[in-house]
Amino acid sequence: MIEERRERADAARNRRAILRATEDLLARHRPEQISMEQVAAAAGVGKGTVFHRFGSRMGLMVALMQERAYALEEAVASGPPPLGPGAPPEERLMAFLDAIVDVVGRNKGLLAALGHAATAAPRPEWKEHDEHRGEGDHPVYRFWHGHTSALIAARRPDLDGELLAHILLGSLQSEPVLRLLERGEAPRLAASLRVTAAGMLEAPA
Amino acid sequence: MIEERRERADAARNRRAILRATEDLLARHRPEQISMEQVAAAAGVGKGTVFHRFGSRMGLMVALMQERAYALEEAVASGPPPLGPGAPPEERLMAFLDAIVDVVGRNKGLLAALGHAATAAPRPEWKEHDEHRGEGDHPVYRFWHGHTSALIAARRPDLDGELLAHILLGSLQSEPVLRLLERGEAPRLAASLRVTAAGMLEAPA
DNA sequence: AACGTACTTGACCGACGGTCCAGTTGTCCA
DNA sequence: TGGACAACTGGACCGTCGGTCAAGTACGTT
Repeated sequence: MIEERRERADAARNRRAILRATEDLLARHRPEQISMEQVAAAAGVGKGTVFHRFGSRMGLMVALMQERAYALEEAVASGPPPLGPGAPPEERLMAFLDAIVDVVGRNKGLLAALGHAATAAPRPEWKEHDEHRGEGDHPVYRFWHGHTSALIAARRPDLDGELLAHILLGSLQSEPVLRLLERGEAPRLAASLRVTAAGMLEAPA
Repeated sequence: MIEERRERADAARNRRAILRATEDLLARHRPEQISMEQVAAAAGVGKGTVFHRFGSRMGLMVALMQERAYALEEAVASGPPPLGPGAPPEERLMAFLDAIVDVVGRNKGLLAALGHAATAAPRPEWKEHDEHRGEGDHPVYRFWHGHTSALIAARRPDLDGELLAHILLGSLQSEPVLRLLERGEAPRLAASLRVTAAGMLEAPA
């Protein structure tokens, strides 16, 4: 029924070029001063192409983030323990937090860009086409949150796992923490996150 | 020595009008679609006046936030326990977190606006005049973080109080949590924050 | 009343995110 | 091989926004 037409070769090439260029710029400049025109220029394509492929600034950032987080998603779903299935929940949670800190640490710029891309609604007559309303809505965050809250609930079904997961993950979006990461303090962050998570799981109510 | 010239009457009146207008708009619209021109119009002044008084969008938001958080600052510094001095650290921390959730809950829009105002560097030839580089830098956050981390350190000097405080407070800046607050779930958030904080303080390492 | 200065104003500027459509190019089928 | 169609492309263009500035206004002081 649903004809999934293959992507044209030039389109695929351009998409990769755009993604690469964005990566590059993100690595070299502050995210809020990277314009879509710059991205297009760096990728060697027209601005229209960028928007045709990714819809908006937010779309581009989300696509990039998704690419970056793919390996982790795989490892969690079907890799070896303790990240993958098989280990007890608390060990999986600790391993997962470590892994997330790693991903975030290697992509702080992108994370910041994600958060900064909430500039929507260019046309006032829009209604609900929000699509990407905020940094907490993209698929990557969804997966991270789902997994985290499931692991918490597995150990402590009496607690509000959903909210605790938001608290745990929310810290990774905060400016001061991002700045720490930029200074190479990832291990310090991972340690404190472990302490926090352990406190959640072990507290005897 | 330092002649503190009093603010002119019309200037003071205008500043209050601008602050009030911003409050108003913030209560009625999504923060990212409030422009400085709108603020000026709603306050009944010219756009130039707004910038003359507050320097930038960020400056305006910070000023407003400072006003809102002033009462809490007072209560902590010299109010009655458990918020003020006198109670044991863990009780003070719990009370403080409750109070912050309350303030944030009544100012979610402002918080979001704070986070969204990171659009800086209009002049490329700037160097370090950043002034307000991010949401984590304004005096209100500084105070919140300082107090929180001091209370943590008082109870658990062996832990990384600074970072744990960032984790605790960072959750209040995350989109999903802000959205929860918007749905009136402040008590739920307060409860989970208490659980998290308790876990930090009581974990026997 | 007169004066200096702080304050006010809105036209103006450069930049940005996003749109549009005329022109191009890959792909598929005969 | 060729032709036709849809998908893709580029960049001029649009509306808006944050912020600036120079000229005018009015407060407070003496």
